[in-house]
Amino acid sequence: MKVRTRFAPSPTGLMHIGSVRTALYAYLTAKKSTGEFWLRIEDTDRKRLVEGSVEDIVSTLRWLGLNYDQLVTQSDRKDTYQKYARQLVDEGQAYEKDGAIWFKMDLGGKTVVTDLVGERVFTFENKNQKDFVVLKSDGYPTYHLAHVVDDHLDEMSPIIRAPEWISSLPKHVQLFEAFKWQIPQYAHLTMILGSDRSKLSKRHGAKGASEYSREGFLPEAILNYMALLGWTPKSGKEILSLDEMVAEFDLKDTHLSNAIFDTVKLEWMNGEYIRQMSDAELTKRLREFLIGHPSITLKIGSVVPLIKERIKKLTDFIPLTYFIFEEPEYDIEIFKKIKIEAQGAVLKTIVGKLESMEKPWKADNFEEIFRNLAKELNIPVREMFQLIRVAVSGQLVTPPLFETIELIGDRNVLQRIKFVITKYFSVV
RNA sequence: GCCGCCAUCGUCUAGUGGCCUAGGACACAUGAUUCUCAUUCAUGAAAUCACGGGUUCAAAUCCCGUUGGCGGUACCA
Repeated sequence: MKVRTRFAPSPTGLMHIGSVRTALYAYLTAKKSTGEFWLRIEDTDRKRLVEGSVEDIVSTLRWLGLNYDQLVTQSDRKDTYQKYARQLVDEGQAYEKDGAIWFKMDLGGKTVVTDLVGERVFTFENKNQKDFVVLKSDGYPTYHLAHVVDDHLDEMSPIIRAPEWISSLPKHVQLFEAFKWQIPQYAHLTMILGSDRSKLSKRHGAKGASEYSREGFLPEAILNYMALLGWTPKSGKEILSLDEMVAEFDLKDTHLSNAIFDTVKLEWMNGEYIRQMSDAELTKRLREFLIGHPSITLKIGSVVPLIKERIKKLTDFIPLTYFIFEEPEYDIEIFKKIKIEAQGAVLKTIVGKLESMEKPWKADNFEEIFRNLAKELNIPVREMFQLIRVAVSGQLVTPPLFETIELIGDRNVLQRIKFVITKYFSVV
């Protein structure tokens, strides 16, 4: 049987981070059996439309690499839904009331549907059902009619969707039967919850998927993390590419219980991807990411190897390295944390050593020189290095000192240390 | 309320009757490496498998009930 799946968001705001998983599972299911993956815009609720939503959904899917084979929009098919609603009325399976068309539910017997997720079986007593609207008085279909008509016409199966649709199953089954259409296979996913176990929302720090992009998360990491929130590959691998997921994915192995979204683990995974990336690739990503940022120059490439193991998100790059590109701010209090007496005099000695070094400076030479100097002055090596670090960067934490000094260059380094001496230690 | 689903370390999970005195990952703690931070490595703490009954020689695994959580109950999706 041909497999074709779709991701069907309604354009009522930014694409939610939780939807990434729904889209991903639909994509994986399709690609695993060399089927098609479509994007369908469910814009039948005209009142809730939010401008720019479609663009956000489209660009987010592109960013993630979840490429769809076809894009359809429900409002384009208004006539089709009306035709089928009409047909139901003509056949006596629906009726008009208050300008809307209502489907007549059969209240006898049960509805039994086997779901692809965990092969569980949903059973509903039809006596609990009631008639429902299929075509609203504004002429647009409700979700139920649109789902049945679209997924039949587009030959979608399986239907991969959020769990809130489970209780609508009797409606959908009876609609398919009313049209004498084959009922597709269904796969109802679980809910993704926030840390307090309520539905994941902005309150939990969960944002639109595109906002994660802006915060310096990598699409690979987002995809990988979301995939594991409800699915464990048979291989047990934790880090896997889209292609590897396609190879291993199976809706059968998808979980039955809700999962809590954990930003901390997402960040760990993002860092994992950053560390595994080649320097060239990371440089390229940072360049794209930092477009427009004032402190960024062509020097990024040489900084990347120094910070690769120190950042978890692309945004971390800026606070960690800004002092390389521009003059740092100094705070006299920081110097007090360094356990060296007469810091001004020591710094002066350091300047002397630096000035006598051959130019251009090479990182390799610094370590030996300053270790010896520390010994001469009877200062712990660690404190010596910290003093230089703070004098050059204004920070207690930086990328490796000597490589950083080399990057900043002799002129700037000497200028900074001299500035610190005159400003804070007044040694003339 | 009614209907439906779910229930293993804080979190993501492995586990489909014996291999489980429950394994891995994140986070956490300690130690090693180290110029800071990070990385890496080692070690540790962390789950009476929600609870109560069954079934069985044997249950985290099967059955029933309870409790809890979540979803649905719209001319929203």
